[in-house]
Amino acid sequence: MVAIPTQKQRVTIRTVAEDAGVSVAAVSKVLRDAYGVSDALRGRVQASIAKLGYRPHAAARGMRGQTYTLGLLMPDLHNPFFADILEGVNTALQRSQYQPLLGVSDSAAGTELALIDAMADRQMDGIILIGSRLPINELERVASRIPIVVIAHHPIGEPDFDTVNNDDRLGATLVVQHLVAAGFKHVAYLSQELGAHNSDTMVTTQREIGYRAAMHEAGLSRNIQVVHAGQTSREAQNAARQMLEARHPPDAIFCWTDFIALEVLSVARDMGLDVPGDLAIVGYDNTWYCDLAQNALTSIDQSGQVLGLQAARLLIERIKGRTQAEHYVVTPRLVARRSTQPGS
Amino acid sequence: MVAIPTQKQRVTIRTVAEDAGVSVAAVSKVLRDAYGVSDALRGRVQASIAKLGYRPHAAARGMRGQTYTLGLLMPDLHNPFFADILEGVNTALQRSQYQPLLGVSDSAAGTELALIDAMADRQMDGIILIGSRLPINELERVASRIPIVVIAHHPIGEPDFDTVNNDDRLGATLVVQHLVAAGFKHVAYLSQELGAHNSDTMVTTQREIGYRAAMHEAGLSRNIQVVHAGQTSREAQNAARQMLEARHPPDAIFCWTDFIALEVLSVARDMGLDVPGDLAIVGYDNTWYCDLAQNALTSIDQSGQVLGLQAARLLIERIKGRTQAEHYVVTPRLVARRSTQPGS
DNA sequence: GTGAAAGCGCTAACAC
DNA sequence: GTGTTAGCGCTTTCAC
Repeated sequence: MVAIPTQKQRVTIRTVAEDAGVSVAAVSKVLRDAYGVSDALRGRVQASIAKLGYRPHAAARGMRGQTYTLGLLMPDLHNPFFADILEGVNTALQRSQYQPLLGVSDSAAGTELALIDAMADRQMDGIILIGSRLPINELERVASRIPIVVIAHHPIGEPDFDTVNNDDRLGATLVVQHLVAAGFKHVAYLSQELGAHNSDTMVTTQREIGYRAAMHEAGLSRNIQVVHAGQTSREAQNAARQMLEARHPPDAIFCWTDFIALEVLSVARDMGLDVPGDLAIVGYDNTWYCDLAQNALTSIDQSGQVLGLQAARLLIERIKGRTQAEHYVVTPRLVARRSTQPGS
Repeated sequence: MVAIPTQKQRVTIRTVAEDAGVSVAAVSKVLRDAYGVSDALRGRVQASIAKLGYRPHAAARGMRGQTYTLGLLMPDLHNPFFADILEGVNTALQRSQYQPLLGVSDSAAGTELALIDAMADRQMDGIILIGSRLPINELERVASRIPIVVIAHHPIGEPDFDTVNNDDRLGATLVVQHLVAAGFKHVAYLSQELGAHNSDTMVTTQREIGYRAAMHEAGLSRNIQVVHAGQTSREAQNAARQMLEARHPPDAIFCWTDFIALEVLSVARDMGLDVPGDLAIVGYDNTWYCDLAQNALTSIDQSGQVLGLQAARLLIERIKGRTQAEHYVVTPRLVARRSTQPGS
């Protein structure tokens, strides 16, 4: 056979080993910062790696050890709150070998499971689940296969995985207290449509608990009104319209997330209502558009960046071997804007 | 050695082969719909796969053939336009074996290259690049390593990769024509800050070309004003404020993307300007919040879903072997709302 | 139409 | 401290 001028050969761990005059095992150890390599050897290997532009082949790594890839599962891409979380994750992973890769489930439990499987098939070292719709036993099952950290899903009992949350009950309490202090009495809570698996693990349920307790505390138990609506524009707007056209409409609506609040604001505009004169509106997540003058939406800041950062930190700890579950909780804070402040 | 009750063994292609009473090669062929398997054998294998709940190990596949994973690279997660594109991609991949995995570059060319490398290391079969900041020669280099399709990056010359775009010049033309017809004469264009690699490949540049031509066409050459601003809230608002506080402010601002338009709207509100009485505002992408009553933003719909769908289709064709470049172009359409219609 | 077997690039025992 | 080597689960010739 004549030697055909072969197209550039892939640089493998073997190429590096030859170039540095060491064994493949030595190179592998350097790559993983494993125990038992001299500084001299490490130096030579690193020089060769740089010289040859070697990059580890993730699939090959995945066959034996880690892929240094973390899955990040989001419910959707329309809510900018998830962008904040991603920023936090990126910050945490900055100077590590880990690379996050995103999947989007479209808020469907079926798709979510399929994506988890897909990520497990692809040998992700761990997964961060954001706002999961899965029931707790399903999550336990997943956790037994692959390390997971769950954001925005409250631990009930002692689940076998880490969780990262803001204190949703407190968040809701802050909202009610703020509204009551501003003189509003008929505060309604516009929550998410309940799936088959409604439970206390859901952030919206926690917020409802906080809302009810705070209303009670304020002596407004009789004014408690909770409405559940879907995520689409139409569903949210219909729900808002129905509430506002009722015989005794609320004078304030607390929405479980900002973009629902924007839909409510839109309906209020359409109906010729003055915000906050006729109706106060509060959101949750304090996403960027709350600040726009046309929205000026009071909202609860739960610091998505911190949530993401902590989740990434916990996940890596898990991957490195921790088995004891940890539960991190952020304290939310209310950011007041014109939508609840008649004066401004 | 005593047989320890071993923990559940992974179901591999070998397990399936044994169960079905065939060879591993046969199973592999069934998995990939490869040529040369009888229907009977295929049936038996598929039954065993279902029975055992076998799932192919992506890393192992990646070592020899495909991983059936497509990378989707986005500039950021704040602009909901990218969510539309993802929906289109998902639709196209619905009933295929391919799974999309997302990366977010934060609009930085450096991060973008790093992510492309990361995806290549992870043996993605191909990558869809959305709104890439990379110069064309860099893209060519990437394309020679791995199949790519580029969304929102115009082909100049005959690049060696597929592109999917809307007709940005036409989109800008539609905007100017619409505004002129409504009586606006001082139409300014608020564009993106130019990076080091400004070029005709960028969608904002194409829109600028269309804008200039249309203004000229309308006999308004003297009123042409182009401003470049960064993506942050502060930068966008500062730029808008400067434009509007000038001696001869524009009576209409065409923004290169919706969320910049929302910032301009916010500034207008703050300054006490009436929209559209004192100032008309137009965005691009027709994202969901254009419809909200508080925004009512006229925008250009470039149909992100179609862009995503076509990109996925083209990428799979590429992966399957096509080498001739294709360039798909969507015709944009203007969606008029209150922000440009004094009457309504 | 079907199966045996080589080998993809890496990690981790284990030997030296 | 360093090197040798056996596989990980799959795809893909190449015999049969």
